[in-house]
Amino acid sequence: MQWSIQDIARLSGTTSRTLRHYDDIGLLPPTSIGTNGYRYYDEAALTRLQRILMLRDLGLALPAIAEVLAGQTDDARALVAHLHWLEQERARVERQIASVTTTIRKMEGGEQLMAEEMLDGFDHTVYKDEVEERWGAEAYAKSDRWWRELGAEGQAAFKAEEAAISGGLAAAHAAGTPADNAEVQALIARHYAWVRAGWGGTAPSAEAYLGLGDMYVADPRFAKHYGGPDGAEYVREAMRVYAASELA
Amino acid sequence: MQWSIQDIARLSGTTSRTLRHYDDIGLLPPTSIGTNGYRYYDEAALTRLQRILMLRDLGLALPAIAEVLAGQTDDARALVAHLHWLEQERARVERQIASVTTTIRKMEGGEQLMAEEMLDGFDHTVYKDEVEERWGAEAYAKSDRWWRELGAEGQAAFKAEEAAISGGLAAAHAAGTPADNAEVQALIARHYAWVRAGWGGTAPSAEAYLGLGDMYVADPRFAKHYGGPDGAEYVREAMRVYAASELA
DNA sequence: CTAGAGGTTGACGTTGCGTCAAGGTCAAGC
DNA sequence: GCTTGACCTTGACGCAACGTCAACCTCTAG
Repeated sequence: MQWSIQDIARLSGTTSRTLRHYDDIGLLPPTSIGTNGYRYYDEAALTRLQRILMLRDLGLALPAIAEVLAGQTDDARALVAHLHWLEQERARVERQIASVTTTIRKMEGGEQLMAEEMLDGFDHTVYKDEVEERWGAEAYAKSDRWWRELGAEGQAAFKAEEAAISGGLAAAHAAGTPADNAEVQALIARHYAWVRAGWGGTAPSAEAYLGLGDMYVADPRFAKHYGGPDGAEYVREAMRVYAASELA
Repeated sequence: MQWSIQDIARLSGTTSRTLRHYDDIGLLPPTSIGTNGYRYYDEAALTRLQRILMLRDLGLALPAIAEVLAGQTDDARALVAHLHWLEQERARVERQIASVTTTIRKMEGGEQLMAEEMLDGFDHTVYKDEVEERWGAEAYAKSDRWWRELGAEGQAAFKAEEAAISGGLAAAHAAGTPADNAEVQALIARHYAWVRAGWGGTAPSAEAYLGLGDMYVADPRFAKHYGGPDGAEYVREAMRVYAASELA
């Protein structure tokens, strides 16, 4: 069985340009090339491509992937090395966050700005009453327990994930990106996963998820967090699209 | 008061290439340009440069810095925006760390490997953390690229050279040869050349080289490699002598 | 036969400079 | 006046991993 470049691009969820690039750098030459110059790939190539994409998604650089595929480097060893690099990256980013935060704090008006734009909306105990009212005291207790067990690092990651999502949504909204845009929906997918994590792993039903969207619009604290009423409505709309297509 | 490009490069701790680049992109045009085409800068330019470098160190992109300096964007607001971006970065890195860790754990032997933390004193990735911590992730990336480009043969030669040097030093230490002995110093000269090669040809300064010696003593992995704490101290002492006489 | 979908090979853009290359300028010593 | 060496200039490539035209050929269905 042979496939054209577009075929495997679709099968593997990448683009033909990427495949051409991989051919150029010798990472994935096509199985055969027609007299017309067309690239054709077989199952073996597809398998190889899938390994490449998996490693790429883990963040490995293409030359490192090439080594692993060539058998020069052991998979596990390459990943452990990569893990070290990632940890260094995290440390670097965290150091920068610390210095930027310090700098902002030292500037007049900076503290104010920071507080307005990001810090509130984040003490999870603020939501205690709403959670209990909507989903019961038991639900809150469970969520609270889960939160404490996360540990400082897990909590930071959880907050950071939310910051990333809402930041991305705010940018999309500002850019006028439609709510059903693929990237926006990818952010919503992350948001859904984030909410589910906050629910202790229980997947929210479409109804519950939509209710959350309504709350974002209705509650000024949430609305503000998503960049005002407009932003919150935008997020709700994106959540609606997601629920309709993914949670039906 | 006017300074040449090299002068302010030194005064501000950057390079003339960077200054030319800032001129090219209009971020920092020189105060005046001589009939010979030379760039000259005054105190105002120096001040502006220092603000640029401060913001750059906080991680802001050059166009963002340009906006701040042009007064188009408020400093605090730009930093808050940058903080958002940094948090997204952290979230991204944390997600990758999570998936890489999971992947390693699912592989046979992976867990083991991770636990061992790569004790083999000769996988060059062992040096990764030290390199990144002391000289930055970029320095490591460069070194890593160089390493891969060496090819299997070059890598073997590199390892062999190190083995020869450390073997020779261990023997000298065991024999009670003083650290300032000529043969020992010849070995250190080879060691220095070896380090420089690992640096992609950049000659380490006396300070950097001495820091490396300290690291050998402080880090048990290195110490072990040089035959325990005593051996590492011996090597450091020999490096000190070398630095004093050759790198002064 | 024609339209439209899909294929090809360039080649530029992205980020912030490092690193040659080829060649002019300037101050100092002979 | 000449040489030397330090310093200056303007290009231009390199890096990571493709996205995005551009210009042009090929295949397939109606």
